[in-house]
Amino acid sequence: MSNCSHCIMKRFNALKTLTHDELERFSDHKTSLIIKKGENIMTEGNSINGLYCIQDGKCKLTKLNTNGKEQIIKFVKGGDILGHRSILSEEPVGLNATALEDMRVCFIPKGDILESIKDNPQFSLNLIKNISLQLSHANTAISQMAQKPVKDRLAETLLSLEEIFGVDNEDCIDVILTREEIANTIGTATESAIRLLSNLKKDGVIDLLGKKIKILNKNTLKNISEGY
Amino acid sequence: MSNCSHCIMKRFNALKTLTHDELERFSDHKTSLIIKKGENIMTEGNSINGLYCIQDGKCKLTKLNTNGKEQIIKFVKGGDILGHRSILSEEPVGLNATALEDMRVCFIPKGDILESIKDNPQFSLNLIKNISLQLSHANTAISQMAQKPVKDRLAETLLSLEEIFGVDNEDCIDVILTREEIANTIGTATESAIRLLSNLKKDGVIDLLGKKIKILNKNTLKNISEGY
DNA sequence: AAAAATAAATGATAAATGTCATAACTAGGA
DNA sequence: TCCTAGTTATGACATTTATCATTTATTTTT
Repeated sequence: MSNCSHCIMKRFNALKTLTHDELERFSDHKTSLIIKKGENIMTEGNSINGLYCIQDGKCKLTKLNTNGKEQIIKFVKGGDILGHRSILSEEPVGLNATALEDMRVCFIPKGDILESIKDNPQFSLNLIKNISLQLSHANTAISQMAQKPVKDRLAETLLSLEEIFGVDNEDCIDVILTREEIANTIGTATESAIRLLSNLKKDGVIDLLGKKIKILNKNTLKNISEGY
Repeated sequence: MSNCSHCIMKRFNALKTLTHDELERFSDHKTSLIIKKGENIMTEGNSINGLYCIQDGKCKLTKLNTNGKEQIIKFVKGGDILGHRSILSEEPVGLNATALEDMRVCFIPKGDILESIKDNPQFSLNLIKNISLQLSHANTAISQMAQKPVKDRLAETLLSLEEIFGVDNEDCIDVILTREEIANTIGTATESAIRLLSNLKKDGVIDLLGKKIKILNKNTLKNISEGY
């Protein structure tokens, strides 16, 4: 099995301040998992007894509303960690993490994490910063959901998806989402999302190649996202 | 000047795990402030070099959108603390905190807070839990803003305002908000908020006594908030 | 107390968005 | 390969929500 102290992921995520010894301890206790597309890594309301470190693959973090609709709160990819909020706050998981494609994930037991939190204040601070940043993003999202029309939110979301996932060798945003998932991200009906995507294509701002989306004019998209 | 170790606030908020000595240190360095209605305790984008402990009074936390609209993210009252997210994440303040009435506030310098974070892991954990809880609420808010109609959000907000501020001796929600502020909380136009409040009154679900709002039928309101 | 400014209320209308129906397309399994 | 189920696309229409105009009420200032 691979060794945490050699894992390139440790350079990218909140684990980067861990010492060699700490990483060795993680290695000894970690388990590697394959999560198939559509499966859940974590499920809303469940307890969790460790932290997930995403090696490879993409997933969506969602919340089921009282009206039965799914809201996508955040996208997560290789290098990100999951479950630390729940461990630190000692509360059940707040969101579903569902794989958008097959994923490789490491699970590190809670005990080892808490040990490092106690020993390594810098690690602890990194986790706090991570959660604080998420809170800051969430507040921005509340404001945008509440105040901006659907078209603006779609533009914003497309830019943000390219920011998060980058582009493939054909300059398309490097993630495959259904139209329904896009709608559940911006908070609108699937048909509305489809219609607005078609309009953006007609206006030459984006191109649609099946499920792949290519941004043709980033500036225009940015203007739309700000209401112009 | 009052002494932190005798302050009843210490029993309610995230400071409750501080030792007598720590509270004495806070006392020595703290400053007490009076914030008049309409003034800001903190301002979006500014740096902050301490933590505010609300003694008395209410304030709103807001965010200015790119389209110039104000979004109310959260309400804060006596016993709550402000500014800890910014201190911990070493980032500028993310929200404006504006007094809804005259307030009494204590300011505790950053140095003393960081000292306690280093010495007192339980205090540190309490702050993390506080931020985690805020994140959890924020995610719920995103989902509701994105998926629920204005009427449902208004019902939800009224219930939540009563939850936060309680009721006065006439059973009215114990906070004075303008219709515009209510609209900025649920994310709608002022006229829409007014209209929906009038409808709720006509249906006997609430009563409107000037700016004071009295909830007459909590169950109905709860049903509305869930889309029934 | 009167005047001025601000806030609340309401109607009329326009614009945005959701819902339903249906057709065209796509992808995965028999 | 064909077939089926799911997805995407589009039109027609209903509903929700925003905007503008105006009146009434309330608060603040003089």
